[in-house]
Amino acid sequence: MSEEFREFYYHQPFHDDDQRRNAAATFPYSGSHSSTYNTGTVSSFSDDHSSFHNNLQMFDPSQLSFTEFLHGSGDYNSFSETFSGVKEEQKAAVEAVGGGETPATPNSSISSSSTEAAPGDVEYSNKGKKDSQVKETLEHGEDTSKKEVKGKKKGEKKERQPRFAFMTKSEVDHLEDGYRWRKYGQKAVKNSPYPRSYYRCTTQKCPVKKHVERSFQDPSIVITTYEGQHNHHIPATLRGNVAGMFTPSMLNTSLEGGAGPSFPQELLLQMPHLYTYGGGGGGSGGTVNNLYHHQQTFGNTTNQHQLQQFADYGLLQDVIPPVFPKQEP
DNA sequence: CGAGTTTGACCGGCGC
DNA sequence: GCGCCGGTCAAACTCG
Repeated sequence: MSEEFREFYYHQPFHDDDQRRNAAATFPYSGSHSSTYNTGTVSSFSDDHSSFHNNLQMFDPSQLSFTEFLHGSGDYNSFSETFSGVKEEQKAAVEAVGGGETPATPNSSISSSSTEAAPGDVEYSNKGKKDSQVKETLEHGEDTSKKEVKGKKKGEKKERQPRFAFMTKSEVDHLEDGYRWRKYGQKAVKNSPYPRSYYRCTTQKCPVKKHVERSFQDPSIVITTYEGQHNHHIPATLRGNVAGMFTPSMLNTSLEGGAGPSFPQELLLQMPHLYTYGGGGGGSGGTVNNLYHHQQTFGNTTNQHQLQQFADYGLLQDVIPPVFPKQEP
């Protein structure tokens, strides 16, 4: 376990259903990368982060695996840099992102934010469009939707979707999660030799975006940030290639109407999905050992129930107890 | 030929 | 006001 993870925090054992549901959004994540790599776990936070703030505690490397996450619409870049253990002032900046809700205890210096969360309210703008291009579209009377968007956005503050970030140890940058993504940009990341890639869900009208970058402190770690929530199910074509898909419905029996009012569904809809490595047409089973992380991260009875829940759905039937990498003291 | 990627330009927000 | 930076656009390109 590298030094950087000492800055991580995680949930305490659950005390109520909300916490439990949030943890239910925790998901093992397996990508199309080498199965020898362990993928990470994620602890999820609802937008009601005041509650989870109260349940944060100092990361204990002996208990956690290597992945933690942050949820919110705050400055995830700051968070990722902070998580890379870069600068003290940057850490402070991340603390600030949490607003006044951040407990004063030294054990909870990192927090998330969701100050601008507005699920389901997504707009695309043409702010990046060249002036000449905008002019052209105006002259030709086309692209009215974008015009409207632009006009609408004029004077309106752009609203951010809730974000959900997590770190995954993987060789590949873009982890498969069951959805189809189209890359729409790439930018160099400040203080990092690794670029950040921007992806958008290719399903029509789906507002979800994700950003993927690699930790420059530990290049084996990929930081993925989801923004928005899918308004559709996983593409059927992908379902077919994905064995043992870990779907939201497995955690929350009804996507359409069964969700409680207090959230989890929101994040569940954003969840990447566990699957065994299929490798674009014919792979065999693969990494499921991240479930072990799951267990390790939430080593308490409630999460044992979660594991049992997975098992109930047959997700663990192929799980081979992993040889978990010995963590450094 | 359609879908996805690359890449330079551009925009808005923000700090100074 | 200016410069920096994150985020987005879209033409050009690649790939299957």
